[in-house]
Amino acid sequence: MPLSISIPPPAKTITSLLLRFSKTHLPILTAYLIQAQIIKSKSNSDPFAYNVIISSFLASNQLESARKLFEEMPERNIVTYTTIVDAHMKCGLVSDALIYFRRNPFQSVISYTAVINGLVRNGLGLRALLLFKEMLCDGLMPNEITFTTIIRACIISAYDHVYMLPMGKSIVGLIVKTNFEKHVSVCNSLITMFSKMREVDNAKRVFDEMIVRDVISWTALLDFYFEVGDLKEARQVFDSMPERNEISWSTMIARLSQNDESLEALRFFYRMVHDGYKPNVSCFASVLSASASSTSLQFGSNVHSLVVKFGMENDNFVASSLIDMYSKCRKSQYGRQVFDFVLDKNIVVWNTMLGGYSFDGRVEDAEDIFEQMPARNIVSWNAMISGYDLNERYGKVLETFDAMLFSGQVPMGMTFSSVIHSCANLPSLEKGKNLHGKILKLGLENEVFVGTSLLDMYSKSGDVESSKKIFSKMPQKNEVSWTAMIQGLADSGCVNESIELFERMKETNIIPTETMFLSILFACSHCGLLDRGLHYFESMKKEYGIFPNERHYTCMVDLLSRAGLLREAEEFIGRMPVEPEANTWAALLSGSCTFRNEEIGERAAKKLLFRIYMLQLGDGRKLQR
DNA sequence: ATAGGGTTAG
Repeated sequence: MPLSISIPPPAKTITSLLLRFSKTHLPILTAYLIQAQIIKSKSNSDPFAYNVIISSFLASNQLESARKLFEEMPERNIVTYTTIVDAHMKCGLVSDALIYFRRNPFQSVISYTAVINGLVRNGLGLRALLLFKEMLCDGLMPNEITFTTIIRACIISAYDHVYMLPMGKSIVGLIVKTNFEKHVSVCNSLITMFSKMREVDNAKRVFDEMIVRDVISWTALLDFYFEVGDLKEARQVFDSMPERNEISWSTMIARLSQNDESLEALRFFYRMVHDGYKPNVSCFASVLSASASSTSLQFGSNVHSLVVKFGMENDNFVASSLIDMYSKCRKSQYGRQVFDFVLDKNIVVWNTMLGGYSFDGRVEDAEDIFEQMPARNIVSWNAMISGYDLNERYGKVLETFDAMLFSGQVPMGMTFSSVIHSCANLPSLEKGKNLHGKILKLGLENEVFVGTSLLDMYSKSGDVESSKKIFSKMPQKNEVSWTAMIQGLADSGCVNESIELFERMKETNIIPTETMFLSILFACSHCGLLDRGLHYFESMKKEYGIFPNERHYTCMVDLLSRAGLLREAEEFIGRMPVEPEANTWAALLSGSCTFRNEEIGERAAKKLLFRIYMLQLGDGRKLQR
């Protein structure tokens, strides 16, 4: 619809025209500009028409034009201020938004709600709560929208501040006092809040007491059951929901994928497509992540063809999920095809390809990507460094780390853990100590991965005392930290301490792993703790359901042989459900020598030689291929 | 009459 203006129309007509245009979503920015000129030339000071133009500018992402008009307009009203505050918040320009907010002489529930919501969206829950308090002090009554917003503020603050939980409670009190507990959207938000706070009874009670429920209430309940880990109930909710939307499906798929129910996630994804829904970007990301963790190339490439069918292969988010999936399936070359196809690659896509090549063992390709990428951030450097570390190129790790420092990029804890790991394997204690100093300077010593790699490095270079010091100072320890310390002690000959530490660990909520049992059995065999070793070996299966592998069996053979129980050791090998490794026979042979049992020794030696011969044959075949 | 703020997933 062309706009011809020969005679300037009256302001009222302009306004209605503008509104009609903005409703039909026509690209009429120029028209708006002409209108703006007309209004100005007529020296119209009514803010209304200006507000409409500002909104139109914002709808087409013209923040600068909106700002200019805001400053130029002769009069501003409360709507003008709220519009401009909200726009800045949506662009992440928090401090600008706050300046406009403070300039606003006429505050209302809406203007406060807008700024509070903006703060929440930008992750500033605490500041949002402070402004909410200010609003109450100004004597303004919150409404249902304010409450949904402020509940979100409590939720996002609860992640960092434990004391936010009572704040949530007092807001619930205010909601009840002001009779807003009957609003559907307020209840929906409350369900989410209680779910994140693990207040199972309250979350359920809010849902049960609702008189009217919408699809959001049901989706919130669905997510609540996933949040508390009740997958069965979650599925029941999904099946009995009176209505579902795209987000209900997304929730189901994302949550199943997170809970390692990859196949179920894929099933729901196909059901969703079959029911006629168009999966959005995050749906594809979840389902591809499920394909990646089940390393099912079949599923992954089926999803890929749906990506193509829905025309989403050019989306950066989807593309990086695809690249990641192919790399996890050890088909980074297919990931590369996806990569090459993306027209406007963002840094995440580049980093995913880099990490994908590293994971797939293609260091040279990773290097090429690293060289070619238009910009590097901390993730890129970390990916390259950990890629070298993963592929045992320890020298390159140190080289790249220096280049990183030279480029001015500040390393993170993650970076150090790769570099320290390389120092431990080179081994380069001098360099490692140097890095330890840097870590202390940057205040990164309290991170789990940093502490673990440091203690591992010290014990590997023979300084187990330093390892022990670091371990005892670590504020948080995970399974890997315990494994490293137990192993470090065992390998350094501090066998009893290693076993003691293992027992201490069992009192915490950490569950012993295969690797830990290996260290413990190794410790027992080297210390001649026959009964203990047998006890641990039995408890592996009985108490923890871990099936011993050939290396565990070797430790047991070693344990028996060192105790002189050669016949038992040989019988033990005969009962092994897995193929004995060369070391298994070597352990028996060594025991036979110690206790001068020629008969068993000869049999062990024959088996050992045969194993070695087979190994060489295997290697030979590998080399020919 | 027409312009401003919100809830469920990642």
